[in-house]
Amino acid sequence: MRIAKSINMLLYFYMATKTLTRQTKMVDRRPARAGDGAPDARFDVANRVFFRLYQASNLMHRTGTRAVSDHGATTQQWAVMGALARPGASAAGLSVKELMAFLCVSRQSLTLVLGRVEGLGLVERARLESDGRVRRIRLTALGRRTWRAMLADIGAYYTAALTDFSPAEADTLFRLLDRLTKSLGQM
Amino acid sequence: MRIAKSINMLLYFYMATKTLTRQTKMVDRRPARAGDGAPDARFDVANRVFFRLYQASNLMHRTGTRAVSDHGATTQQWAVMGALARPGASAAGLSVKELMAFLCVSRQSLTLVLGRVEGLGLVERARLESDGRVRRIRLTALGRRTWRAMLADIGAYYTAALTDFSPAEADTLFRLLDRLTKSLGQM
DNA sequence: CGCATTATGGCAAGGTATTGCTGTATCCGG
DNA sequence: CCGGATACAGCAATACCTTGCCATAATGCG
Repeated sequence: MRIAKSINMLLYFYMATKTLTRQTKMVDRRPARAGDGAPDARFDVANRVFFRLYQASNLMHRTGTRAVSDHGATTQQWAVMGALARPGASAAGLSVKELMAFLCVSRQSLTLVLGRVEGLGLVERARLESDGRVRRIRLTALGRRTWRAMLADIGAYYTAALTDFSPAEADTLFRLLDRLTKSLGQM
Repeated sequence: MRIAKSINMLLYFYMATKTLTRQTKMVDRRPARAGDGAPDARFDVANRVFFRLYQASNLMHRTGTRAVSDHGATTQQWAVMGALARPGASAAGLSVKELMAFLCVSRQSLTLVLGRVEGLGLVERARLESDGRVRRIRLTALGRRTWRAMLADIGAYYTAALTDFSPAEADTLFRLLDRLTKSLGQM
């Protein structure tokens, strides 16, 4: 059964990848058998979803970092600063653990990014008085100013990236990505 | 005008990030004003789209690499091997330039991954006879066997990740991500 | 034919993702 | 009170993302 499944999968991957070859050229084309519910078609579509996620993420970091490069920031620093700029976070700050959960990154990855933005004077890390293990991360005054200055470039980037999307489409994309994030977060 | 736009944006970012704070807890909640077409609501939704893209990508790499870890592979190696296993690519191989375009990664990033999988004996790199600058990248026999063995784990991963998605939803997600990838690829 | 320009791929440097492990702080039960 | 278990954050190692730059190969024009 497992062997038959693998062979079956391989056969349909053959057909899927043939379609993917065409997708490489960014030709707008419907998948051959969308919505028929057969397990093999599901593999096919899933493969495309995850491959596009990979591609889109690579391009987001490349283009997004360019968009905020005048501020000397990267997309990851943008995400950290955005999280800290929220009104619920700006006064009390956030712990490393809270930021990790919010950004879906590992502690060590976050520690590196925080080290960088702290070095740039954009955030401060202070030991919490009530618990000596915890670090409270907050934007500095420079960080807040930098963040505000970044918002115009961020807005321009969003406009350019989603120029062909209707509001309903952008909302659908958000909602589907939200559900995917939840699902992956539980695996 | 630009200043007014920035202040306007900041005000609505305030409201958006308040919603994002709730989203952190993965509570399923509709955006407050989806679809009304106002520029500030667009910033709001765009912000969520890109943040979810960031989160989903982080989790995909984390969970996906675990899914293929028995084969000693990472998600990026999976993507490279998948590209090379396609029938259009398997005999003649692909050049570095073709792989770069397909995966939406930089040459240097790809060179690193290729170096790794070549070291594992999964791919071979040969100079093309007709053009001495070009490298032809192909799966080895071991690479092909490893790829086939990986497909069962890949299928199981897809099933787990998209278990709550209908075929139509998965297809919609693919199509929207496809359009986003195209858009970002042109920026 | 020769030279300037363009194309291809890889080294170098820097930033960010993961897991494994460790030191310090806190909590809870005996 | 004390010790074992748990929580928090950061160092170490590895893998992958970017841009800048360079050596070699190929092309096109005068």
